[in-house]
Amino acid sequence: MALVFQERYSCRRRFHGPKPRTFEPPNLRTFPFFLTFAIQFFNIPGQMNIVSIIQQGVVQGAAHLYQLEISAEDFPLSTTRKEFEGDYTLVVFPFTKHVKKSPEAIAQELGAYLVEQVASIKAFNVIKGFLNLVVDDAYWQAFLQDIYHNPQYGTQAPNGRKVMVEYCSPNTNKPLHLGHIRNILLGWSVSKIYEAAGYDVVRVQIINDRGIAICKSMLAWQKFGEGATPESSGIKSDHFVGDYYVLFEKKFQEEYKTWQQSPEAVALFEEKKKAEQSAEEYFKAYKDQYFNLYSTLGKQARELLLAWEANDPATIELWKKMNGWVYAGFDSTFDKLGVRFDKLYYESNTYLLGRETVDQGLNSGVFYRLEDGSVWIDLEDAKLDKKLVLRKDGTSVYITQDIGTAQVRYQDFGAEKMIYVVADEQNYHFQVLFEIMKRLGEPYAGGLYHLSYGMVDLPSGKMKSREGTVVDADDLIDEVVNEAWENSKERGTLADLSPEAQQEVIRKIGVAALKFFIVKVHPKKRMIFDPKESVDLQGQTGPYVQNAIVRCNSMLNKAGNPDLSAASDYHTLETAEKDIIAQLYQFPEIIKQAAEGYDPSMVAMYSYELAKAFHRFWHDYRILQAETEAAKAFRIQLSMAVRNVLRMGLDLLGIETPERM
RNA sequence: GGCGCUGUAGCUCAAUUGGAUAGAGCACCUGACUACGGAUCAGGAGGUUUAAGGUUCGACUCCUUACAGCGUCACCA
Repeated sequence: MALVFQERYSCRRRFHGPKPRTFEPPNLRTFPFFLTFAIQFFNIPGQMNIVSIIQQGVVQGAAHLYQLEISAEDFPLSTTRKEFEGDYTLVVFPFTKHVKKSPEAIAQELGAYLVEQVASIKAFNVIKGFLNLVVDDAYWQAFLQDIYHNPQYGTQAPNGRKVMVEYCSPNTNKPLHLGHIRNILLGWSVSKIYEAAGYDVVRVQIINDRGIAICKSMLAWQKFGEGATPESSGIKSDHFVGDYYVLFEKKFQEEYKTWQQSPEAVALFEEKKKAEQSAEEYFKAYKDQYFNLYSTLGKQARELLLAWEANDPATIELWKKMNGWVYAGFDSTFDKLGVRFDKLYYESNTYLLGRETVDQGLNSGVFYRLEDGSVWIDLEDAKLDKKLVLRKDGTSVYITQDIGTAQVRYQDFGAEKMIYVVADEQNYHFQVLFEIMKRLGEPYAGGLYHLSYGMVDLPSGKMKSREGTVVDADDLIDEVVNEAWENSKERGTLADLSPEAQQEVIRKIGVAALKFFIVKVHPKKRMIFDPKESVDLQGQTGPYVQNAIVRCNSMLNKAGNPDLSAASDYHTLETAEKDIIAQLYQFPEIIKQAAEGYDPSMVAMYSYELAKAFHRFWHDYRILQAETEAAKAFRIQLSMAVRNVLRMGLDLLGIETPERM
């Protein structure tokens, strides 16, 4: 019997290897083109995208001045750094390869050409090989007019393409922990970002509801539970089941300790020990074998597993009952985090999938069979080794199931892209899986992507459940919300609200703090989660961004329903105003890049920067008491646009904003 | 050992995918606001980007070699 009793992965399934691009050449290539198109034609009605205008101008300038045929991809155009004057910067060094002039001279000539030929470019300056272009205020003015009343600004029209996101994917033997929180937040956020990019998104998870782990919890409850239920004990139901899992481990350790004193164990140690090895070390390494060979508890747990596989009614009933408790507990945590799923896949239904595909693959020569009956695939030419896909007894392994599950999902939804949000320990697994799907000729194989994320460490060191330092998801959420309470009480600004309303506000703030802290870090990087710092509501935090929105709200409420027609008479923009509009302008591009790079942290950092610019503006300028009616109307429009974009940005991170705070 | 990831201010993170003087936040100093819209704003200090080579107009970014931390290399999931 091939059963192993470690549980190294508390949640399912990270990346690297060849660069992400090599995984999906067809999609990534067409993607940016589509979005560029969309930005031009859906988002900014009435006028052309300024970047395209400049690019066209440069292409024409190169042709006119130097008889060069170039395209927009041949030269870099970036936003101007804030220490220089200008809005967009053209790096002219690439031109020196074709034009025998100094970079400065080329920049001067191109700059003069652009100012003369392109209406929206007002001025230019040249520093070394950098051509800084100043966009006319009228352009920004008109742009703001177009977007300020549109709460959907930044999102793309539906493109009819479908993407599936798998995230969370827990085991049912214990509650969710900090690692799941990062997984859930990334998965949810990426799914929202893809929706904003125009995709039809299906959210799924695969739940590991079978196997030896859940049998351990079942056995412990049978033997020691005395009929207790989550209701009778008052414990949150997934924690209730998790407690029995822990209890099983405790009883097993006791049993093991006792056994180690037995003559049988002593003899074994004396015979098999390596030089210099202590009894403690030896038995630590021997634990799994003891479980399989000698342990009474181990034997009973395996019997439960066999009974489950044989569809024994009593066992199935117990299994359903305990899993039901776990699901109820998970659901409440998902609610607290504000996430949901369109479909759940259960391993109890999928663990037999994939075998037929392997049979077909044997015929087509993708796989091969050894004399002992086991089936393999040789991926050495892809630097991935040989990998087993069926055991010699014909049963399937982890990856077989994933092969079958991918196929079933494609039948279910027909998504051209499938994103697996899984920790980076499983990079190799997904490389192998995707390579297999490619060789099987699956039509969606190019659209498979592993969104791999790094482990979350605590300041005290690596998070490990064995040492009991694992941070429970529910505890963590409560802690952050409590901290938000303390902050709010000190401030006293919510005192006139009902307790329920206060609680709702505080919950939104606390959850925002937690989410923003985690999601602002690039997924791939291992990160340190400091509970104390996360609940510090200063600095690069969710509440800071929320506060910018709340400020807009209170100001706009006060303004009532003002006549904004004077805004178009406001002609000379303050630098602070123009900077904010230029930032607003970038939003669709940020969404596009975040989707392309599967990276919510870009949206988080963008939102923070915009909020910061707005806070500064707010401090430096009057809005409702502006000098002129035109300035007032214009600034109200600006605030509305900022509020819309910040709301959307936070929404893409799964963060809600209260009306006040 | 093979394959892979990571290494940036005291700490937590950025850097428009090869562009200008490497930027933010926290913490630490200094300042603004009788609180109006106060969970706000401004300034200072803090760096040989782990090290050494290489590629070029230009390197945190690409290549090579070290060093350090981590992951993975199951007929487990």
